Amino acid sequence: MKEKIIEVSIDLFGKHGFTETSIQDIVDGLGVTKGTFYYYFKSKEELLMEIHLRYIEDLLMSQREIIEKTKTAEARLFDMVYMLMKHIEGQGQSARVFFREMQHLNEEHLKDIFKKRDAFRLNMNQVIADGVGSGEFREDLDVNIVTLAILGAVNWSYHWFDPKGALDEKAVSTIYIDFMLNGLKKA
Amino acid sequence: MKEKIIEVSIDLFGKHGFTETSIQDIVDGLGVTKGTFYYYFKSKEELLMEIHLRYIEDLLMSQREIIEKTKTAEARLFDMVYMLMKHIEGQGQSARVFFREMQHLNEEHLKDIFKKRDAFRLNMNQVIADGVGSGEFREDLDVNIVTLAILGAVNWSYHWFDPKGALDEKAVSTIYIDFMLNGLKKA
Amino acid sequence: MKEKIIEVSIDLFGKHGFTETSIQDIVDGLGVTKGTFYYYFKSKEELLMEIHLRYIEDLLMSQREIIEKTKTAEARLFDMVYMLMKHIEGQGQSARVFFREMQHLNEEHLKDIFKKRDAFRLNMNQVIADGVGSGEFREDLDVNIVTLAILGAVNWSYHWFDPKGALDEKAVSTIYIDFMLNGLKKA
Amino acid sequence: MKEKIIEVSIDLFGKHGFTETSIQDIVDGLGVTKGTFYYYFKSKEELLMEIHLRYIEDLLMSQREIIEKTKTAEARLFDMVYMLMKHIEGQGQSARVFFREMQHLNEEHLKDIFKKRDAFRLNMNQVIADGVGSGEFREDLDVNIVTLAILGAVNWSYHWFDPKGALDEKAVSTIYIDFMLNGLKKA
DNA sequence: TATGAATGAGCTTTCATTCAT
DNA sequence: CATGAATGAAAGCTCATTCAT
Repeated sequence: MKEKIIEVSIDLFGKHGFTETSIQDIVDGLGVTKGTFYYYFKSKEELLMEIHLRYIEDLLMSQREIIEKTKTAEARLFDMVYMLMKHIEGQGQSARVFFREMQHLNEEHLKDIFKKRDAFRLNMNQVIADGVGSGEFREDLDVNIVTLAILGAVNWSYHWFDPKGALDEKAVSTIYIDFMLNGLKKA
Repeated sequence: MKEKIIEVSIDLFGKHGFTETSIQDIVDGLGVTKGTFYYYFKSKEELLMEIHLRYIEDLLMSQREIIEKTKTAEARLFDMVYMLMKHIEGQGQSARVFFREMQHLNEEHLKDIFKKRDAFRLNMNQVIADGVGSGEFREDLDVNIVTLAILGAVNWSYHWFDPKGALDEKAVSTIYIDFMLNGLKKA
Repeated sequence: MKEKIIEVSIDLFGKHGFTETSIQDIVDGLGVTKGTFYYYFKSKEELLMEIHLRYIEDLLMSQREIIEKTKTAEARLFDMVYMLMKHIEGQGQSARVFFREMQHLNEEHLKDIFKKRDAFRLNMNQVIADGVGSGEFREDLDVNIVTLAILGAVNWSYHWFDPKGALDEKAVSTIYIDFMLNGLKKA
Repeated sequence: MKEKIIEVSIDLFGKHGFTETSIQDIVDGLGVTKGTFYYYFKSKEELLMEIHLRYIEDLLMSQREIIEKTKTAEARLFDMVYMLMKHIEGQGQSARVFFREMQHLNEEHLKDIFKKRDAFRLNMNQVIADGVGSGEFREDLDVNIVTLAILGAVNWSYHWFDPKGALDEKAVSTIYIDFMLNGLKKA
């Protein structure tokens, strides 16, 4: 039941927004009553936190796996971009909720999510710094800014990426990486 | 008074979110009463639309100016990125509201804003396509995707850019453009 | 201007109801502003009172004229019914407002209107009582109740009478009187 | 609770009018809160509709019973007039609300009520037409107009009928019928 | 586990009215 | 005469939350 509540909520939050979705909407979608909701969650905000936690922890785990499996900075970077796009493709509503509704978490929860989100970014930062160290990547670029640019480009995709569109997440990732590694300019 | 209401609202919407800000909060900040608000705006949503319109139309105008003033694709691209960053630096709360609260517009207004936002993107698209045509840019990259990547990276900045941080908007723009034009990879 | 305000108000009150019509609606219909309204009327209620007064005083005057002009009870009765129907035909919205929105007058005004409305009824009562006295009408019917029945039947017509319908106010009045004088039963 | 809300509302709507009665007034009279009201009714208008439906459906049912029980047109007519008066006597506030506040229903609901109200009228129409057919009633009177006159006279009674007055509903009905069947004129 | 009745605080919005200009 | 900005009180309604059963 808890799983079902989360599932329906992600869908509704993604489609209509956190504030626009009432507890009533959620339980109506499940054929239960509000009491049931409050048996599983202390509050609406707690449910939102659970959704956020699952999303970011899933990302962090996938990131750890990538770092274990691949070795070169380029390979790691590609895998991370691809992994992020796969999340947007396969759990688009979750991504929408994660990126868009974060502001509705309470201060404490927000701090927690920020910490994890920052950890993810710093891991990526490290990958790029390693690439600079190993001679794969240029050393005259600000690593922090570049990391933020890459993450920005990829995360922003939840705004427009359409699983049913002409290009799938693999194709988009490949173009992203090509663009980011080699640049737009003609050699 | 209308200007003052918009000003205060941008600030409050940016800080606490559209839904979290009540009309009461807005008028309290101005020392007037709710009736006054409704003398100037038909609804809260109309106010939000006005904020959105001003932001996107300002961007479109600046974009037109850039296209008139500069000629090479590279120069145009730099100016547009810099211009977007300057907006985020100088009107950070407006950017926050524009990118984050758009969902609270009604269907009709949303369509209008989408049209203008798409126009902005297509103009950028054209700049890059022109660069490809003139031989400045690579022809083996999907122009649409690259445009979206660039816009994603820049727009995302509103999440983290701090006017009081170590790097100002000019410095960030310069790194962005260097990264985007030349790529991360060592030549 | 005052006349124009009253005219427009009767129309709007009749069409949408007193409470549903705002001062704004009234002045919009005239192309002036609210200040103008309050220059001519102390309050919305005062305007309503003026409309009521004009209607009932017009009825009372017409009633007096009938009593002066005609002599037999039957003639007077016919003329009064016909006169009421003519008011409903020619000033339908006024009738609607008078019969339907009376409750929105304040206590004092209501008392005044009640007094005049009662005067009208008592005059009709007297006509019938005179008819009984002169032998024109039956003496075994309660005059008060019969008066109320006649007024009820006629006043109620504002609910359904359509000036563009098959029967005009004269035809309806004639049927009314025939029915009321001679009854429904076959002799 | 729903019943209690309806009961109190009829009383308040009858006494002060639909628009003049706030949800707060209703729930104050019951010692509950506004939330409770909206647990049972989607809107104030829905409550009004429920009141109207109950009234007219009660009338229609009573009318059907009369047609089943009695056979002559005269008996049916008397029973219907008496029944209407009994409703005004016993549920005076309901009658007041039904006849006076109908305009506050929304279009769709209004159409529904109009249909039922018209059905009631047409049934009465039929009774009179039958009386004409059977030779009980005159054939030289417009049946539609006579029906409207009778209904007008009876319905109007809600304006003045006082259960504590000198004449009870039976007495009034008897006078009404005598007047309507035999007319005012001396034979 | 689950229900459903009830709460209470807060929300957006309306509107008659005032008044300086 | 007329305007237009501003008020303030109240309205209908929503909704997260509680709790006895």
